[in-house]
Order: sequence, then C-alpha cells, then structure tokens
Amino acid sequence: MSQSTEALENIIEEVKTIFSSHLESHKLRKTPERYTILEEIYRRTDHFDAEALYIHMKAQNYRVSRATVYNTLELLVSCDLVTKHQFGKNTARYEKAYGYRQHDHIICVNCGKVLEFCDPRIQQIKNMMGELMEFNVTHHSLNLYGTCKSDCKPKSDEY
Amino acid sequence: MSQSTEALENIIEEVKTIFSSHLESHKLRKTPERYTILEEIYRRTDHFDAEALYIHMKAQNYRVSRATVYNTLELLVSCDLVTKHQFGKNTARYEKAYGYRQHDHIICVNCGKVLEFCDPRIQQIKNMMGELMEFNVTHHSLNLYGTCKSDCKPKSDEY
DNA sequence: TTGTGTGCAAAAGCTTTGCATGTTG
DNA sequence: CAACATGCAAAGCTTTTGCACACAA
Repeated sequence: MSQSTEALENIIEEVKTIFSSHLESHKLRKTPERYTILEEIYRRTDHFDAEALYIHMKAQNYRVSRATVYNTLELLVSCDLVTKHQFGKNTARYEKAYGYRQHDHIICVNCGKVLEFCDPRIQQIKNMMGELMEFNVTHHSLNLYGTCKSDCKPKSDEY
Repeated sequence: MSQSTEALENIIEEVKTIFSSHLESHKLRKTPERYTILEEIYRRTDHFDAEALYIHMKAQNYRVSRATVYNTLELLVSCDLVTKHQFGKNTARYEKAYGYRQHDHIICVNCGKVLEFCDPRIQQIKNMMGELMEFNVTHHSLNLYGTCKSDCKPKSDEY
C-alpha cells in the first residue's frame, strides 16, 4: 500500500468516526448505506453529481436507491463532510470536504475542467462584509469562469 | 416624472439600442416579444427567476410563452444585458446587468434576502488566478451565505 | 418491538424541444 | 416568400415524495 493510499484510508476512518458522532448526537441511525456512500465519496477525487454517484454504486452491484443517495448527500453536507456546488449548471455538484483546506474553483466554460485555488483575501472580504451588512457569514462560494489555455477540448456537457 | 424614473427610462432606451445592435450583428430578428421581455426585466429591481417573469407578463395579459422567455433570457445573457445566478438553489435567478456596477451577493439562508456588495479585491484575485492557472477569466460569481441580523423572517422558499 | 431508513416508482419542478403557425426581413 | 421566432404542449432531467417493507436501536 502506497503512502498516499494509506493516508486516504486514514482519512476514511476519521470521517467515519466524525459521521458516527454526528449520527449519534442527532439520534440518527447508523445504516450501512450511509457509511458506504460516505466511503464512496471519499474515494473519489472529482466534483461529481448525485446521478454519477448513484450510477457508480449501481455499477459495483451495490443495492442503493437515488432517494438514499440524495438523502445521505444532504445529511453529509449538513455535517460539513461534503460540500455542495452549483457550477452554473442546474445539476448540483459535490465533493468531499474533510482533510482538504478550504478552496474555491476556477472553471473552464469550454472544456468543463475544474481547478481549485486558495486566496486569503476571500476570508477578509467575508469578515468585512459580514460586519458591514450585519450578517453572520457562515460559508461562501467563489467561482471564476473562463477558458483554459492548455489541453482544452470542448465538451458537449459544458459549463 | 421623478428624476430616478426618468433615469430608468433613459436606461431602457439605451439597452434597447444595444440590444438592437446585437440582434442586427447576429442576424437575429427584432420581435416585439424580445423587446418587451427586455423592458420588463429592466423595470424590475429584484433577482427573479424565469417563472416569475413569465407569470408577471401573463398577469399583464401579455401573450408570451415560457419557451420565448427562456430563449430570450439566454439571448440577453449572451449579450451581457442580463446576468444569470445560481444562489444555491436549482432555479436560476436573473437580474439586469447594464447601468449597474459589477457587484456580488450576500444571501440570508434563513429569510432569502439578497443584498449586493462590491469589493475591489475580487478583481485582484481574478487577475492573479487567471495568470497563475493560465486561464482567460471572463466572469465570476461570489456569493456569501449566512443569516442576517435584522428583519429576518424565515421563508418556506429558503436558499 | 417500534419507528426510522430504505427501495422503488411515481410525482413534482425547472428547462428544453417538436411541431404547426405567425411574422420579420 | 422564405426563414426564423413564437406559442403550446409534451418530453427531458434532476430532485422529491409516498408507501410498503426492512432493519437499527
């Protein structure tokens, strides 16, 4: 087992523990489906939609329904283990949230590529605007759209 | 006619002229529906969805179809006269874009209130990240989410 | 045992499309 | 008058819901 694979296994154990605490404290049931979906998400590295997750689990012959996928995604978003995005399309996109520093996205409208970046100025803006507008700012979403200059092959499913 | 009303009428004339040029240069037809929808949008001050625009036009006994509303919205977005947003919900929201300085949004997840703000640091981030990631950044979307501290009545249609 | 969670399918909500008709250029 | 835009309704897609059954506590 490579070092990074081992790191992933460790993270999966950690998030399962966090998830367990959340389920316990909210008096929710620990079903195998919930843990399997959580694990499935943490083995992915992309920004997927609910259907892709469902299809992938079905392809592995795991018996799960769309309803459970959607319910569990919402549950995971509510305990901050998963982040939900709207990259300008109707379909919501998700990604794992634990063990990854907060980041934003830059999206190629031509080929659909999604890269991540980090900028401390966002935090400053959140603090300042929260104070100015009298808001308790809890989270944010910053997406930059444009065209990338390398390896850009147009996709039908553009953004 | 008040001064601000007069200013609005002037803006409406301006955007119609811009729209006309766009239609001409793209060899598209100048239909009354297109102009009426444009005017309707510029008389609004909110962040509306396609259905609300359609309903409002119907309520004024204007004969228009959803298809035309959606088609025209897309057309107006493509010529930068209208901006399209996804405020964390599935339904797309729109607002007029001409004559208003570029701004971002702060959204109350409790009552649905949407306020606008401006911060020059966003432009800096766009420039820096575009260069760093080798992207031609054309536009962006920054939404801050949280709860507002005044006049906050929970809405069923939350964000 | 008790009630929450699940699977399945149907329904709901937003958006797009096909087709016949109308209208712009 | 020829092509394109429109209205209407139906279809498409993503997401939610209702109901009977399963299973965690």
